[in-house]
Amino acid sequence: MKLQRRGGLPLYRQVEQELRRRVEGGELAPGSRLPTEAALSAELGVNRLTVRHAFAELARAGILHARQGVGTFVTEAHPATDVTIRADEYEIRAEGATWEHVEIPGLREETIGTARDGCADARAVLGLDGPLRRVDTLTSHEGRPWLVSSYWVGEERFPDLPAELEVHGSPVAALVGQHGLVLHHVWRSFAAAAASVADAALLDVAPGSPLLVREGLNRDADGVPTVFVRRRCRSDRVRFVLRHDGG
Amino acid sequence: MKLQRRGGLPLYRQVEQELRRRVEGGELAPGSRLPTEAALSAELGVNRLTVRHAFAELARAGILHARQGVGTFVTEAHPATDVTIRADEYEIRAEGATWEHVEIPGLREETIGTARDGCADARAVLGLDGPLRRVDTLTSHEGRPWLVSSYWVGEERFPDLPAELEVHGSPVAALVGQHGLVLHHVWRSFAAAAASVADAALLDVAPGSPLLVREGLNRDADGVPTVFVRRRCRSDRVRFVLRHDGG
DNA sequence: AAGTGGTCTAGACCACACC
DNA sequence: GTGTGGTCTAGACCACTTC
Repeated sequence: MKLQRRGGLPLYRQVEQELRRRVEGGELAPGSRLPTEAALSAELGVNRLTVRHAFAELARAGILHARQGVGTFVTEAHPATDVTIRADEYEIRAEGATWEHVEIPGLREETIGTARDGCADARAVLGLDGPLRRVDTLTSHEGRPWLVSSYWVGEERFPDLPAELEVHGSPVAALVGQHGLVLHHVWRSFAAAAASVADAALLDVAPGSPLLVREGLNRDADGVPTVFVRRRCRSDRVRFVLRHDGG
Repeated sequence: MKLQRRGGLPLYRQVEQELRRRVEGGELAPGSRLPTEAALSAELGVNRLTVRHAFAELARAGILHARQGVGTFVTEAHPATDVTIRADEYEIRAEGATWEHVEIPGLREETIGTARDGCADARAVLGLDGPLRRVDTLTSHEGRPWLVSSYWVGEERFPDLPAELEVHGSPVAALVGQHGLVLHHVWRSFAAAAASVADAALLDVAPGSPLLVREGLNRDADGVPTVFVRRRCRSDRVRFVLRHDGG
């Protein structure tokens, strides 16, 4: 088959459509390897860069994923796990397999770094002038990365947090376990953003892939803003659901 | 300045960093036009395609936007409008400037098309075997596109919906106004996805840009699933906030 | 060593906006 | 017409995985 630019549709869009057709039609099964870029380039009669352009679009759409030195594969579409959220106020727990009040066996959050950091957004919502500490974590389910989180807390209030992370693993566990804090949600927000290079590497997606961004502010029992968190989530693996059926 | 590939960082990443630096440092002001691709290519000593690669990444990140025949501009970052949502059940209203119970003057939803459509997701959540009707709308605020929505309803239950859209403008307004329906939320979900070519054109973003996807199922007063909606939202213009402070 | 995807170049032509 | 971004090509070399 030779593609050519007839009307308005660019060649790389035609390649994209052709590949979507093959995937949806079952010609390319989930998990299978696609023809190499050079092979498709020859087959379709277009330049290899044109094929790559189409591949990149499909990778961002979550349909393909490339592995350097190995090949390009059709992504196997496992349905995302629903995480149910509730608006009625409740205490935040830090038990291992529980998240947003859902029991999810195999879920694990690990600290991947911490630093003094003066993010303006965090400073504003926490209402703090002093130094802030940021803790970054990676949450995975059965070894598959689900989301990365950044937590900000006032450093003057929790000066020993870095050491406590060694014991408790995650920052919320440290705050709850070490300091006996009772945390509540003040608000949670939902947005979307392109994956940074760093987040993309942690989450095993292409840089620029769409991520769900879930921010939140937590207060302690006295109503003092205590933790600001920004999560970047792989939307193909975890989905947030707000239920209204009283469940 | 001549960029060259020293260590591991690809040239287009270096160009990206350099431009981020100029934007964050105020050297390139919001709304201003960047140097042309050819000019930057010459200045940095790299190929024009390498500059384009960097531009594309920054466009997806929402930092730049290109206008064919005109130039590439630094995006002016207006803070997104917060749309507060509540989990406690309530009636869905279809008044002009109200959305998710927030009064937003200048907000307008217009129908852009309708078709018979058998989306499997919609059929599953609505629990219908018969034909479905899809209605697509564009919601804008003061002329700026905020989000596109697709609504699915059972065609057998609402056979005259296309004609009613002419009168009421939007599908929810038609269902509430013409049929006197009382709609309630069953659930709402949040995810992220890359913009399709069609959505990108409607929302005036680059194809592949990250969008917030807000799905929802609505029931009537008898508890019968009635409307399934999938919204694709520009996250730089509208943000969903779940408040827990009793507001 | 061989084969894959990742990066980069030079050059060309096209589509579009503006003058 | 001029200048901008959008598309496409041919060719080269690099980085990585696998054999």
